[in-house]
Amino acid sequence: MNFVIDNLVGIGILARETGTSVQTVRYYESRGLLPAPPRTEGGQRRYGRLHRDRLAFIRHAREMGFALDAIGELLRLSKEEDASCGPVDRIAREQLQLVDRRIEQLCALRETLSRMIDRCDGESVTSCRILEALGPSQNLPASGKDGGTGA
Amino acid sequence: MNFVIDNLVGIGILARETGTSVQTVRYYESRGLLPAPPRTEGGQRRYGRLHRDRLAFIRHAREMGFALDAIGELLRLSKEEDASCGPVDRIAREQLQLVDRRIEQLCALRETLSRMIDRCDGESVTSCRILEALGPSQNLPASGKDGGTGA
DNA sequence: CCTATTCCCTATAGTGGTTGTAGGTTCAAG
DNA sequence: CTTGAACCTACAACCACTATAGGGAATAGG
Repeated sequence: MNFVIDNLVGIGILARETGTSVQTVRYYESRGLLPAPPRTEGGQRRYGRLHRDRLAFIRHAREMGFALDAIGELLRLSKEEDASCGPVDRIAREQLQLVDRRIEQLCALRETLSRMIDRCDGESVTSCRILEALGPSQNLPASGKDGGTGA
Repeated sequence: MNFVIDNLVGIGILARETGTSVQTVRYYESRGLLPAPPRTEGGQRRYGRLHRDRLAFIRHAREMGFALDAIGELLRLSKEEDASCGPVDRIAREQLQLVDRRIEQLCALRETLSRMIDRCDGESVTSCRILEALGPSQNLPASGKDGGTGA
């Protein structure tokens, strides 16, 4: 009864509206990112506009690749009324650097992978350039002495 | 005694030689990627050249971003003597596609993030463009019918 | 009021690829 | 024989979820 005056919704609707799964909403709550909402007498969560806004913020930030801890920090900072947004800026720039590094790594990797594939003629595994490229033969010393007793 | 005739090494040396951690070597064994090596009488693992080669293969493949399951598949395929390397090629191409998709996503993300940051003037959180961009205000439906009772 | 359906609850385990820990045993050098 | 490093197993933690089991709550229709 108490909550009908506000247009409160259940967790399923909230989740659908924000492109989240129900479990994830509860997970955010357990992580302290979303405040615990009021409950019905039966114990079910009821959410209002503020919760929706906050969850939407979290989802947007996740789409930007921010870690949950960073998002928590952003939310905290956004509530300090007179604070400068310097720290916010710093977190965002760190995230950008992270993304830049990952892109660079992936691009290098893509190059290597693509070259590997180009050289493969599709014949047999014994002559496969892909397996060859992955194999350890590149930087072995001399392999003359092999005691075959092994295994 | 049995293993001294071969130039077998302990797990620590193997790990160091291949740029792996000791735990990770054991983890690969538990995942079935590395065969269980012979042991000393005291129960310690002793590795030979074949193990080193195989582990080096795994590490190279991991550097290429292949998942452990895919690596297992590659290893399996590489042992089928007369097989064509078509499946190997397929796995590598799938990996390339995966990498391409990730690069694309990250680049798009980078754009958004970078634009966000550029617009931030470093003043106060109340006017911060970053927080604004992450906020939910962008795609609210019509806000005319909003029970404004909300806390 | 009863029932059926849908939603929701908690608690727990699993994902991928490691890393870290605790509490003990074995090895190699001196 | 003693020391210290390396090694052993088994288990928990990381991140951000996802999935499952075994129930209870809300709601629409009869």
